[in-house]
This record gives sequence, structure tokens and C-alpha cells, in this order.
Amino acid sequence: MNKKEQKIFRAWIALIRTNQAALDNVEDCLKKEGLPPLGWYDVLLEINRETDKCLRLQDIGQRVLLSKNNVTRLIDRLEKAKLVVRKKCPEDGRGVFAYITHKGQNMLKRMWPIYREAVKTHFAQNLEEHEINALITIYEKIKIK
Amino acid sequence: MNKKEQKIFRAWIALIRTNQAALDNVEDCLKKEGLPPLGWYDVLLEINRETDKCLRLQDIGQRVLLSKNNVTRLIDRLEKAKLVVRKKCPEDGRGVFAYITHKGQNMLKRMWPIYREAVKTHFAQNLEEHEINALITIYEKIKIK
DNA sequence: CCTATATAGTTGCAAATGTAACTATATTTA
DNA sequence: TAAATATAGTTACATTTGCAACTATATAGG
Repeated sequence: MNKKEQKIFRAWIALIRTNQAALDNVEDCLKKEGLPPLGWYDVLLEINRETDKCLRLQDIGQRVLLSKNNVTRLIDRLEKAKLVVRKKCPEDGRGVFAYITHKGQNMLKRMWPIYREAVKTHFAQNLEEHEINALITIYEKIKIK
Repeated sequence: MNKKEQKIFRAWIALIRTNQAALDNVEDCLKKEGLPPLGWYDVLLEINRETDKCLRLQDIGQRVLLSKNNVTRLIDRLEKAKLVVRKKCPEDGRGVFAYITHKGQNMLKRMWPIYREAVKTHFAQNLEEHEINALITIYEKIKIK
């Protein structure tokens, strides 16, 4: 393994461990406040961003990188918690929309301040502008494929 | 949310999604070759780096960021696969060492070329030197706490 | 049109994870 | 030194995930 490869691997491990550590910390913050996990926020936010306030399950999967069976089950939980409702898609008989409910929007509002603080303290704390930029462009490059 | 916060959040999402996408891809590569998951490699590698070829379970947990019950169970699986053996710690009656076996070292050797190629293609492909450096320093800063 | 194939979503089962309780040994402190 | 507290590891139970099979609808090719 040459010098460059060594660096690549250090960076790779860095990515994995950083992500894990930061994610663990942020999840802890939410849990301490009795709030649901980050995955719920992710999905609710994606739906809420849409002007129709709904998304096809397949689109949710693509955005938050979940396999389709896990989308089904996450939406199950969100629906049971009344944060979301399912509706058949009229244009495609196979499709299902998940609509965010008023309660779901409230949940976003409740979670946001905690989430925001947690990310600031456990992730952004010591980061320089150029490191933040680097992360953004790295993602752009990796997700392309 | 001001401009800077917005950037922080884009970077935060970037970190999460990048990690997820790259990890999914690399795990797929290993699975296609009939090899065990990345977590096994991580642990085996940490043990193998030690001159004694063993590590306390608690130390494993700290290095690969696993909670202690999950360390117990991962070592259970590794031991069942004969890649590792447990031995009581003589200095501390509560402690347990996990020793890597010859078979475990072979597994490292088998996994490495696949792992290495996978990381290169799914992670390092389009990355510039300065982005790699950024990831490394970001990790250093985040893990400190 | 009809058959073959692909896509969207769901479900069952096995494996992995989180949480909390539990056992056993160490350490502290009164 | 005895009692209280802390630490290392394991285990039980509930939740979540991964994988493969399954249903239903859509699309493509003959």
C-alpha cells in the first residue's frame, strides 16, 4: 500500500468514524428529549419540502437512502404515530403517496431546535469554513454514480 | 437559519449521505464475494495490529464505536466462525481478551483486496488530495470530545 | 391483443441492534 | 475491613434491519 492509498484509507476510516460518532451523539440528544429518531425527521422534512406535501414511497427511499422494504416499514411507524397518511397514487395503480399531516409538521417544529443545537455542538463546533465546503463537494462527487 | 447555519446543515447531510452511500456500496462488494461484513474486518484489523494479537472487549468497543453489548455479540459471531478466541484476563477478573486466530488473519488477507478495490472505486474515485486531507482533520476535530 | 418482463409496494422470517437488567469482580470510602 | 459504588461483560426482550418471496399494476415485444 503506497502513501496515497494510506491517506485514502485514513480518510475513509475518518468518514465512517466521524459519521458514527456524530450521529450517535445527535441521536442521544433527541432521545433525551423524548423525541423520535433522526430517520423520522429526515423523511418528514423531505415530504414537507414538497409543495404538495406528499412523496411517493420510492422517492423517499431514493432521497434518504433506504431500501424499499424499510421505507414501507418506516412509513408504517410514521402513519401509526399519525405524522403521515398513505394515499393511493391515481396515475399509477402500484404507487403510494405519503402525505405529511399537521401533527407531522408540528413534530418537525418540535424536533428542529434540539436537532439544530445537537448538530452545532457535536458536529460543527470546531469546523472551519473550508472543511464544511469540502464535505459538501465530497458528497456531490460521491453520490454522482 | 442564517447563511452559515445553512452551510453547516448541508455539510451535515452530506456527511450522513456520503457515508451511507459509500458504505452500502462497499458492503455490497464484500457480500458479492461471499465475504463477511465490514464490521468483522474492522475488529479483526484492530486486534491484529496489536503486538499481542489480542484486545480487551472494552477497547474494541472504543475503537470501532460499538456499545458493549454489541461487542459481546460481534465477538460471539467471530468466535463461532473461529476467527477469534476469548481468554479471561489474568490481571482483571472481569475482563476478557479476544485473540485473533490464524484463520482470522487469513480472513483479513482474503477480505483486503476486495475491500481495497471497493473503497477506491466507491469512495476515492473522484477525490482531490485536499478533500482527503479535510476528511482526516475533520475526524480529528470531531472525535476529540 | 397477449404474453413476458419490469416496477411499486408489502410481508415473513432470520439476523442485528438498543435498552435495561443481571452477574461478577474492582475500587472507593467510612 | 465492610459497605457502597463503579466497571466489564453477558443476557433477555423488544425494535429494527436485510433478504427473499409475494401481490398487483405497468410497460415492452411478438
